[in-house]
Amino acid sequence: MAKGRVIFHVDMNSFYASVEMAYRPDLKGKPVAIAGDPEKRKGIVVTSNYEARSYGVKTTMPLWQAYDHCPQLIALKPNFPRYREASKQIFSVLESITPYVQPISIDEGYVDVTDYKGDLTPLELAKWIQETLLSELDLPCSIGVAPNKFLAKMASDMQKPLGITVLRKREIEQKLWPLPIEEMYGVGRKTADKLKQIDIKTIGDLATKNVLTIKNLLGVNGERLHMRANGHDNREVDPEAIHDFKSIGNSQTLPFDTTDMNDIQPMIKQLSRRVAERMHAKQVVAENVQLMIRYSDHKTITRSRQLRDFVEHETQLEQVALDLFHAHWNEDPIRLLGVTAQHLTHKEEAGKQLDLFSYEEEAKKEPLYQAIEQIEDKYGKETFVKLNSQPEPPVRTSFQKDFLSQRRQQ
DNA sequence: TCTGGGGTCCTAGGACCC
DNA sequence: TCTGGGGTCCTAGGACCC
Repeated sequence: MAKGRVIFHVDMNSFYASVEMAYRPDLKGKPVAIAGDPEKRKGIVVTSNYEARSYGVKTTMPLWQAYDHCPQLIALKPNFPRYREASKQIFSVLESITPYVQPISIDEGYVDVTDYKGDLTPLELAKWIQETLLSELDLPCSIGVAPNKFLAKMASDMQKPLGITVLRKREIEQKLWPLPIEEMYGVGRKTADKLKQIDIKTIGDLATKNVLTIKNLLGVNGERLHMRANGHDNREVDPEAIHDFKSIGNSQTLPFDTTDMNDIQPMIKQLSRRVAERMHAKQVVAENVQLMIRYSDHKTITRSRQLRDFVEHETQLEQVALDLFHAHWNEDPIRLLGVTAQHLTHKEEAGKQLDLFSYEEEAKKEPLYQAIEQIEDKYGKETFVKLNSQPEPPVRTSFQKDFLSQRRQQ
């Protein structure tokens, strides 16, 4: 039986708007929204404070519509460097308690306080975090306290702003199950629609339904949701998870829909440059490049290419992206373009692999190696084992196996 | 309502190998 | 010979989250 854990989910309240209000106290009490530039067709509300929300302003609402609800709305463009700095301060407060902190995004994270050795109870500790972030940084948060990540996440949502909610296993029937199914983390609109068709309207309906019914409907994700609705989630708080990112991409909506290569090519170049800069900052190289095209009707396609070599420079990314573009563009007007680097490897690691590769390339030229290869090709690769009557086959590193299987494919 | 930009994970079919 | 089954890689798209 695993030891019970105590997990916090710390979720900043209307984060971008709160940071702006911390910088400009004169904004307090007024309706504030952070939104893109309406001149550039990016005018949607990213976050708004609670004053703005009380007028009906919502996230993803076009800005013009937000003004309809609230004419005196103060709309600000996002200042990401400022939010990143605030985020750093927040996480350093959390890390002052324990190293078991997992940032999930710029404004939320998990903390595993199971092994916390201080004098405070978990509830007191949560209060200390909330009070410290508010007094030191002027930033409000909600905290969920629970035996696992899922329950902590659901708990932090239950009281906003400035809430602290404890959700114990024995309380889920009373506190979690009555919630509408669309409020469950991991259930979006599509999944909610499917679940409602089999009469599942609350998290409790999901939890008590036969798991096979759910699995038939939603696959493995259904199984997982069913587990979570019953309060089971054994994912660990992993402080390192933030470092092994899988892709780096940039995309941008054009100022107007276009079919003109004089607009398209510079945009692809610019996106490639930004991606290359971010790759350089993180010291990674990529083996796969993806191009995204969104047409004026919002239909979006992605096309990617797996490469034989690592790429890292703007021109390399641009070349592949342009190739993909020419191969797949249907000549309809384009609204948005995106370039993403995937299958990333740290440069050091890639360097080692390249060294090993050239070593193997050299080895291939050796007469003995060639003779062995020829015999293996002719009689199969087990030949030498049999001939030598060795008790164990020769040990090959996984790299060598990959290398040899690649050779066979060529 | 006419929808930004950053991501992750999962699915599913085809190619190819054993 | 037209035929089983498992596994991996590649590609494209979908769902979801902040």
